[in-house]
Parts: sequence; C-alpha cells; structure tokens
Amino acid sequence: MKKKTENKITSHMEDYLEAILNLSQKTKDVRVTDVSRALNVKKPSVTSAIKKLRSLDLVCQERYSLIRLTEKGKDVAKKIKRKHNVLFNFLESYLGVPRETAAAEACKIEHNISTETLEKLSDFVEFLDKYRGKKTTEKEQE
Amino acid sequence: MKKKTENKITSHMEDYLEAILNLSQKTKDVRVTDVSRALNVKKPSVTSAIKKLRSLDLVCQERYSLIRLTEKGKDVAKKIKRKHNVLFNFLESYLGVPRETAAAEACKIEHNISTETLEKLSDFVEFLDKYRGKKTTEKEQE
DNA sequence: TTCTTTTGTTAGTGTTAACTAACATGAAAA
DNA sequence: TTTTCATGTTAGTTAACACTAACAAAAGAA
Repeated sequence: MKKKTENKITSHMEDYLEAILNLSQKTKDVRVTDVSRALNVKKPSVTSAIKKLRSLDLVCQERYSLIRLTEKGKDVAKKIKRKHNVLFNFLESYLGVPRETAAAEACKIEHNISTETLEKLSDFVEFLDKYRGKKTTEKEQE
Repeated sequence: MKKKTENKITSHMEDYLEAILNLSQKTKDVRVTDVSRALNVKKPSVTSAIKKLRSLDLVCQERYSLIRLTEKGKDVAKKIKRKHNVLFNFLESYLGVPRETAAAEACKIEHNISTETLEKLSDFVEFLDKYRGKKTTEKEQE
C-alpha cells in the first residue's frame, strides 16, 4: 500500500533529506552550514532546499535556527538511506568496486531504484550470503 | 585509458543518443518525430537536444533532414546501450524484477554507473551463470 | 554592552531541459 | 503547379537548482 502523499520528491531533495538524517545521527544539532559542507553546495542552496522541504512538511526549521526532520521526512530519509546501504554493500562487497566509487554510485542509484527492486536486491544478497556462507556485511545503522 | 574527449555529457543527452541508436537499428532513417515519440518529449525538445549534440560532434543532421550519429556518437551510444542491457538482464533475470520496471530502472541507472562498475557487474553475472549452470541470457544486439 | 565573526537569508543570475505557440519546409495530393 | 499536411524550427516561458553578492541575525569576545 503506497502512500500518495510523499508525491514527487526530486533526487536532489532526497539528497538533502538523507544528509540531514546522517548529520542528525552524529551531531544532534544540524545547521545549514553542516548540510552545506556535507553536500558540497553553498549555503543559499541549502536555505532554498529547506524552504522547499518545509513546504512539503518534510523538515521543520525556525528562521535562523536548527534543522530538523519531521516524522514524515525521517521516514523518507530512512528509506533512502537503506537503499544506499544495500547498494553500497552490493557494489563494494560483491562486485568489488572500490569504496569511494561504490559510495558515489550508490548515492546516485539510490534515487533510481524502487523500494520493490531494492528489496529484491537485498534478498538476493542475503541468499548469496547463505549459499556461500559469507558473513552478513550490511550494517543497518538505521 | 579514458578518453577525456567525451567530457561531461548529461544523462538526458545520453538518452537521446541511445534512442537514436535504437531507432537507427530498426528503421534506417531517424527523424525528429521518431525520437520525440521514443523519448516521450515534444519535437522542439528534440530539435534543441540535437543542436546540442551536434555542437559536441555526436550527431550530424542537416536542417529539416535526417538525424545520424557520428562515429563518436555511436561509440558513446553503444556504451550506454551495453550498460542498459547488462543492467536490464541483471534486474530481470537475477532479481526477478518485472520486465517493465526493469527496463525503466535500467534506463535510469545506466547513467549513474561507471564503465568499470558495469564490467564488474557483467563479470559477476557471468560467474553466477557458470556457477549455477544458467544460460547466458544477455542479448548483445550491438 | 558593544564589536566582530560566524551563520543564515534574500535577491538576482545562469544553466539545463522541458513546454506551447507560431512559423517554415518539403513531400504527397489534387 | 498549387494546395495541404506532416514534419522541423524558432521564440519565448517555466521549473529546478546551483551560484555570487549583499544583507540580517545570533553568538562569542572584548
């Protein structure tokens, strides 16, 4: 059952959500500057992205203050992060793609793969693990 | 050894090249209208894409006439098409993603995966084939 | 408390790529 | 040969996003 509410969010906005989630996990407080550094964009780009995300009820932030994900935003961000993790793991551990490349490509592909496909990939990897007795590598750091 | 000549072509332009290659393989003559239908965009979008690709020496076309890939354009298009085929095959045959979805997602991912990673995926699939005696499914229709 | 620095926002620009409307061209019909 | 119609192009608009420059606010130092 798919929610039609989280309609049409772009890859770029997904990147912002994911970055905010990651930052909030390691440094409770997330500021514009942090996101700016994390995504390698200038501060005005962050401000305007936040504005957009606010209008979609995915983040909340009072003027000149900290950025926080709404519950809805957190859900979306977590889904993307899971995609990232599964993809990264597959690329790095199964295909042997170098860490940096795997990270960069996972970052792109995560926006182009449906939840359904992602779960199939996840199952596939799990199956391979069992089949050839490999350790379960994927770290689900929520 | 990477050619630095095919510098920075966007996903969208890659889509155009790929579409032109596909069309030229089934109907020698490729017109703006064909590309327009294939990519689900309006004709002016095609015209302006062609203009861009012409400036990059990837296609040639005389005003009001047929569209053709240059050798360079054909090379690029074939690389993308190979990515598409490998990805599609993996998604459909190994992950069990429905045909339509697999096609759609391959179409997106093909722009975000390096040649190196693609080859690793291709080797991986080949390895799985041998390992579990599966038929080689990928149709390389050049 | 005032000054300075860091941080955040606004305003305005550029780029990519889509669209519509209107016009131009060339091929097929009359 | 002229009219018609499918096809192609130009011009102008819009949307998403990034950027710089300039301004506003908050936080820390003096």
